[in-house]
Amino acid sequence: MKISTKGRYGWRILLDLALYGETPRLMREIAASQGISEKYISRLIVPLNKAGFVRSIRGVKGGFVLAKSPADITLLAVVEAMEGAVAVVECVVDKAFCAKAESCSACGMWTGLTAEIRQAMAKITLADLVAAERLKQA
Amino acid sequence: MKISTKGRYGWRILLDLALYGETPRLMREIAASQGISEKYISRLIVPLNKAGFVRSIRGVKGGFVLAKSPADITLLAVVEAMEGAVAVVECVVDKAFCAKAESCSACGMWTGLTAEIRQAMAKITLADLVAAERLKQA
DNA sequence: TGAAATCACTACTATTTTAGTTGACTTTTT
DNA sequence: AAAAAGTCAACTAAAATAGTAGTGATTTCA
Repeated sequence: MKISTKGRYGWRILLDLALYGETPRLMREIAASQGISEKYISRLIVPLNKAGFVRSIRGVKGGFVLAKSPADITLLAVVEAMEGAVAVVECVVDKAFCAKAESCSACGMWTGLTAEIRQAMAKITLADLVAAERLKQA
Repeated sequence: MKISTKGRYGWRILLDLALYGETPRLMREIAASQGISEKYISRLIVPLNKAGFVRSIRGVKGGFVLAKSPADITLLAVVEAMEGAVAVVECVVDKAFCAKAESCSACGMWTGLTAEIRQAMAKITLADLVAAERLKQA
């Protein structure tokens, strides 16, 4: 029931970009500011890019910028981009996983719980975290 | 963000006992009915016993019986008995894990989300699952 | 009273997932 | 064309998960 470091790092990378501003931010800078190796950042940022949370700019004055408003980036979307679908059991995602063996009476329960968790995670946006961070610094 | 097989098996073992009735049920029978090896059941049942969900009876006519009413057994309690505390990040459980490095602005968010998930899991009882199972069989 | 039935405990192994590194490659800017 | 920057694939290490094996302890009842 944990969010992996991949998910948490993705979230922190986006926070870093949100706090930084408009100009492209170097991977090297993100790495230094978050205490993660540059190489690892370069791998973590791929799914964030593919999911449309960040935009990469190549070349000498390149780097990364946030591609969406923080208010439109939810924890659910980021975690799912980094780790795959959020679900308490696999069969909620992939019906073939359980449906054939038996008509499982617990399935509805897992589906409902998964929906509640996803909803709670969808309510949390990067803007909330930015606000918390700004408040803390003041 | 998954519940492990240990958690799910624990839940299924309790369902099995709840459906079975009053007389002690053998590990062998639980194992056969749930499709889990007898040896593995014997390990899984230890935390259920320690947490007071089941009571063991040794000797010739022994076995296991449910020690609580299904309505008093929540999914949260069972999963926590099997896997340890439910939390989206470790630092919610063990403050030493993060508190010293930095006054983390995300901490409140993780704590709040964890509380929501735990609450959702605490609402689900074994009685609900028993009802679903009985409905299905009818 | 002792043998059969039954649960209790510890140590070990295999598999899978998570976490992270390395290094070669492509694109863009100046 | 050279320097700066991102892209990608293959590999390794560590940790967590899942499951097995074997021995020990307790209880019942013929």
